[in-house]
Amino acid sequence: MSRQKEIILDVLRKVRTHPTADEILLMARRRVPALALGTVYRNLKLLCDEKKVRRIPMEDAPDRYDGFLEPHDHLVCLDCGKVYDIPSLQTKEALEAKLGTEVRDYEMKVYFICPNCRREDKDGFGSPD
Amino acid sequence: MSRQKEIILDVLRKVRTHPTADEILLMARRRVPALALGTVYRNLKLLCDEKKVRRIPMEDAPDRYDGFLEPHDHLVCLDCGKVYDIPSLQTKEALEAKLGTEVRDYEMKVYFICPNCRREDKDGFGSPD
DNA sequence: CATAGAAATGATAATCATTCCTATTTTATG
DNA sequence: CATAAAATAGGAATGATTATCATTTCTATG
Repeated sequence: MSRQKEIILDVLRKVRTHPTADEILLMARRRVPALALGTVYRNLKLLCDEKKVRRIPMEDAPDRYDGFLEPHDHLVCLDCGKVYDIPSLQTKEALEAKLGTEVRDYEMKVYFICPNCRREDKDGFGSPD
Repeated sequence: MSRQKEIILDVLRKVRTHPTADEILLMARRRVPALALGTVYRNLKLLCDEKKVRRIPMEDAPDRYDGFLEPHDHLVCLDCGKVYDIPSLQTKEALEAKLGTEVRDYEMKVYFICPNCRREDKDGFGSPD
């Protein structure tokens, strides 16, 4: 494993959020200042293939990455885009039983307005960026 | 509703697949030859806002659109990309109960290898494009 | 019917996340 | 140390989707 790949994985494991490739770049550059965005993307893809990292594809925003591997789903705020972990609502086995086919993978995303954004909506002010 | 918007909706309602914007363009052009791709995208967005059409965001391919509105989830072949309808595995109400929050929307996608592609994999040949 | 204002269109340019390319650097190995 | 293989940095390319804008099409009204 190259130095940059190790650092990218380490960054993802230490953080409790679900950062984008750009955010990972910024964090990792504290340790490898010359790190390139392409390298981040390449290694994230490798790490996903090795099942050491999970990609969270976003519908209208850059994808997020997740270093937490226990099965879980995601709750996404439609307002601020923040991603929360929630316990898995299905198992692969249950899906296979219900569908009668082998299942390779599945993806569940629930959308809501997070408490912060709900509060802001009430008084009519958003947060300043 | 403009002529092109009506035709786009009609195309989506008549078809049993889950076409991309490009495919919708081709089908709709049989009736409006000068139709522009931008117009297709603009109207698809409007139709989604009006809840007359559902967008199926795809992870590594152009998004699909669905004119079938009964709640259902999607089963996607990792090989050929074909999208199948499956009965909903959750209800919004069940999710809200489980999560203890208001839920705006949710998205469930299950990945598998469809029977066709499984067969092709066996003999080691894919279909000729 | 004429027509003014509004809304939608077609064509094309712009955006932006992600991937690709390549010359260079790093790493592993005998 | 020499060398081949692998990975990198940096920048260009890709491709789906949006934005822009001049022109066309509706629509309502007198």
